[in-house]
Amino acid sequence: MKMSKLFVQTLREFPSDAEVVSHKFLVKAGYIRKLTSGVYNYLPLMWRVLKKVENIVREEMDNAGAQELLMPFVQPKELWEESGRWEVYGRELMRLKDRHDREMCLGPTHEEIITAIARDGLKSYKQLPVNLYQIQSKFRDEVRPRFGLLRGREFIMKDAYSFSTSQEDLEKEYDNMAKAYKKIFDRCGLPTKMVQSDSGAIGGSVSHEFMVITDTDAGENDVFYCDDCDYAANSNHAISNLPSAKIDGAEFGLNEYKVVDTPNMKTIDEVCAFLGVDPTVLCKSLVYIADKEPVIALIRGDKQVEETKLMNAVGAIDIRIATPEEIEELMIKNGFNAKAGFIGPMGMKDVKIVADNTVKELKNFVIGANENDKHKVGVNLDMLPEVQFEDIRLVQAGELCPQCGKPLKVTRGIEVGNIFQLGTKYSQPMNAVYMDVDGKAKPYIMGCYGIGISRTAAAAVEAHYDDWGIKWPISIAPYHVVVVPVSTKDELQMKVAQEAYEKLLAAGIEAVIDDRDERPGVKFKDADLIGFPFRITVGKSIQNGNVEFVVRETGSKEEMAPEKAVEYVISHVREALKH
RNA sequence: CGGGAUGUGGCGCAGCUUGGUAGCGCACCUCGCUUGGGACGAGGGGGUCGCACGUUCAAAUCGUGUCAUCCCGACCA
Repeated sequence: MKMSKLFVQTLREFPSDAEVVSHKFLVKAGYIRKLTSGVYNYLPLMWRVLKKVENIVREEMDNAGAQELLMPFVQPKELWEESGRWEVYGRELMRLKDRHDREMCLGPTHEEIITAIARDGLKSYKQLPVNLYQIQSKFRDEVRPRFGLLRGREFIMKDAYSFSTSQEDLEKEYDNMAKAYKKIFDRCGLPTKMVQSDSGAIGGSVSHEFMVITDTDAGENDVFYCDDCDYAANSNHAISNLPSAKIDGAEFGLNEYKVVDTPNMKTIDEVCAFLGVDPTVLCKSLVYIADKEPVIALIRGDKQVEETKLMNAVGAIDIRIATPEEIEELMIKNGFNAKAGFIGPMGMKDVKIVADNTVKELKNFVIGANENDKHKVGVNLDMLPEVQFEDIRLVQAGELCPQCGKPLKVTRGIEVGNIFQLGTKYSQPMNAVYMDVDGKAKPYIMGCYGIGISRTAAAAVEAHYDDWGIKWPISIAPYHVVVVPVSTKDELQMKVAQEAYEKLLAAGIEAVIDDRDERPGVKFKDADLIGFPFRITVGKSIQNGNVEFVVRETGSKEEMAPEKAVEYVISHVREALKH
């Protein structure tokens, strides 16, 4: 490809609306252009990258025994009503009507469609197991699209769905997919962690996410992991053992139940300082609104509530912290009249109470008195109304690994893929069944497996860049090498550059020759920004028979004969593309 | 959906307070000069100032409304 003809417009400055590095560089280097919020044009360079990611995914999925198909982007309401998700999916589902006023939606995911396909085509246990996948644009009307390609509304996704006759077979396929995913991300040059996670709106029981760990703040998930064993989990699912702590109020002299004055002490810190106790003997009461119903969450004073866990504990699909007004309203409903900061569980009858397991251990603890400027001390569990014990605690770094007991660490991660064991969540309500050996109709045991293609490409930028631009891994770079004649007016330079370029092409290397009549600085800046893994510069030293061979990743520069530079590129690229 | 901000050629911005008919840098076109890290000079093209209504002799500028975009919080590949 001639640089003069390549459809790319590099910018001198970052776009003003970009925050994270992948967004900034992909726009500045001319890979993408925003069309509207969360929707991007993939320009030729980007499309080459995306096709490479797709092809890696396709090869590994095919190797793993899955079969590719393509489902429609527009889907009818009826199927979504069968699964029950038309009602629960929410505003993220982009709904529209056709000319006959029939309701449709843009596909945010394809469980409904694939399940309908399966029940038409997979009638017998003899046909199972099967894994079907597609690579396609998805649309989710995100409340807040951001971070460029990392959280678009329209994005490219690989989604796979497996159909099995037993949990054992499902688990086998689940492991098979986990292995394929590892290979895929390795081939894309992305170090990932496979972490346990909540299964969220898609549903099901077991699920894992593949996280790219980067030092940029583009990661939207906290991942807790252990250096000493393989434990790793999303914060919405992580568990830990706690180091020992003072959890008996008697250690602070609170061995007797009484109501004490705590004037204006509303926060945990204020109360602890005033009473002279550690927060570990407090029992915090937090009020949440779960699907419009108030819920009181109890947790030890030094710990935080993990909202996803709480949401799952009460079986809600939406949860938020209550406002002070809502809290006071709840107290009035239960016969109390106090400010929000003094709410406590004692005497609460007309509300659901979920207590974290940390509360189970507490003795002679402190709670709000449901009375202004007062707390109760020396409280024990038998004095509280009936509560539901659950793990609703947000893990903190330094707590102990549930597998090996070593301290856990935390890091940010970008979720590029996930795998779910769905079970019969879709096959059951949609009556998607096969005939088993015993002649009985049974619902498929399903799994689903997603990879964000466009997100993976953006995550690669987050993981590989420097001040000057992108440093693509060779496997997904739009081109492998750029040949730069310093002066296009110099006949010798042009001749050598042209020859090198043609040899590279002949060897199957994806090469660009920068034939623009620009000053060298411009060409070098563009080369670094766009992120060609290799550069061959043909300049003055060609008079001594040398060109410069530059490796983008390391920045190393070396003078050598043109033939040798060409050989280097060919061998490096071939080596990198082996798998 | 709550909170904050911004809309002026392709990109980045100034002008708005104090209304007078739009400007700068980059990019683009032409010519000259230059060629190892975003040169320089001369000339040129491109914007009904997000949109609508209003105030006014006159609106990018003032008022009202509306739309869009971005940032901070709850969802997700």
